[in-house]
Amino acid sequence: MPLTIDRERNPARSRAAILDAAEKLFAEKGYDATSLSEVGAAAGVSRGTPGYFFGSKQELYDAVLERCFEEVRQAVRAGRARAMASQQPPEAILAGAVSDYFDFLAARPNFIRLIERRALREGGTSPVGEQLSAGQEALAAISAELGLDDAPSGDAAQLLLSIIALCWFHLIHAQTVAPAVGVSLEEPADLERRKRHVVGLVLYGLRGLERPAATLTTAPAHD
Amino acid sequence: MPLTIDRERNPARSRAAILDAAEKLFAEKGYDATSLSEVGAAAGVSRGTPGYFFGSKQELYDAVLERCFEEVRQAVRAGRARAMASQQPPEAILAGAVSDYFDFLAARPNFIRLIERRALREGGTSPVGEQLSAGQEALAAISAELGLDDAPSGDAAQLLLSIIALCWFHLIHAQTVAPAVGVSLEEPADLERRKRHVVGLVLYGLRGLERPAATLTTAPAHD
DNA sequence: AGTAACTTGCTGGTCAACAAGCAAGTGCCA
DNA sequence: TGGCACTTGCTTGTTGACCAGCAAGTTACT
Repeated sequence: MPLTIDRERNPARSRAAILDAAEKLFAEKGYDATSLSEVGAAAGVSRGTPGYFFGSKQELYDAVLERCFEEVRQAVRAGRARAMASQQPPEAILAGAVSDYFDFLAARPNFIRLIERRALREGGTSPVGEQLSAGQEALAAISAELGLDDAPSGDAAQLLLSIIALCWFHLIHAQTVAPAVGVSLEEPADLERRKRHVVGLVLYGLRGLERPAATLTTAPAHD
Repeated sequence: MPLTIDRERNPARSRAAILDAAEKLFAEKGYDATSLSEVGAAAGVSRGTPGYFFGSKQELYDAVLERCFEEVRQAVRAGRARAMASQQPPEAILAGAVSDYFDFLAARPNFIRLIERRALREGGTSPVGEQLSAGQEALAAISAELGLDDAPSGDAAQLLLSIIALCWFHLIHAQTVAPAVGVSLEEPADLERRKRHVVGLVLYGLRGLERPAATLTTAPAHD
């Protein structure tokens, strides 16, 4: 193993460093505002190295996204296995899953911002492969565990989308919408409080889905 | 009135046209990817006119945002007045308000994308004045109408944030997350179905808030 | 009324800055 | 010697800011 200090040639290391730096910069500043020079500098390589390894800026971006989605799919798979192995009642499993997902997203600001930016960059792009399989796995898990309708746009899918929305939105808008409506998210205790609210909302919503004959006095909107 | 066709000088008209074009382009493509030349072309004026009226690109962007927030505040005010005038029970009022807000956002793709992009552009920016007053008005309305705790980060604020999240998220991720979890939002009927789900979820959640002693078997997360 | 002085709305040329991509290097190791 | 892992120089294109200029009013003054 001939290596002097740290400045040896190590393509795998360089590649990973570039990927890490690009993920951070793309997430924080967006695609257009990030230059390959910046990525190189943040990765500790020269201006041209990102291009050398990934061909073009667009391909680097794609590689960053792919790696992110793969991580999510792994997490969904692990969470599902754990939920199926546990012997708790469905409600408790759902509560645990929502709580875990809430924490999972909160711990990955880069990921959220990347996906969010991607959704904004021309909404006409369909979900990428990894994203789709992660979603399908989560849908299968939730419908099987809770005995809900797993048809397209059915109860399980709607509930899953709501869970994602509730665990997601406040992370993007923590500095804007949340304080505007009087929700603070600065301290860990604030986040915990938000989490309890979200879990509670989902559980009560689930009860509503299980008893669909309940009297919901949905007044027709005036339009 | 010496004017031949339509090419007369009209600063108010030019200003508004530039603002309209900039709103559309900033919402669709983002700040960086939009050039002042494009804005000028879309507004039917020359390349230099946006800069002439607004000084700099950043100031044009600020002006666009300010106009948007003002519109929202007007809408919140009107909705609140209508809700207070109606003589329906609180649950029906809430259902109507959520339904209206759902439709309000769905009808304003520019607005949503602008706010979303703003939240991503350096999360360190606090809510702008108009945004804050709109949020405070909505909070006051919801806590008064439903008799909920209106303290900072209290029940009313949490519920309001959840309502916004639920009415908002699917519009940003209609092409990505939603199809990945099996929710279609292509047809108006799909949107209607989503709306019913959201309204139902909020109403059941409200019942949970009103009976806080309910047995919520929130299993502690395994971490 | 007429005209000269001035302001305002708007245009298009120019320029410095910077980015992406390519190609020609440079040094290291097998 | 050859190929791999980079770096550096350069080209080309784009963008925002600035500026000079012009034409359509508008005001002031005779």
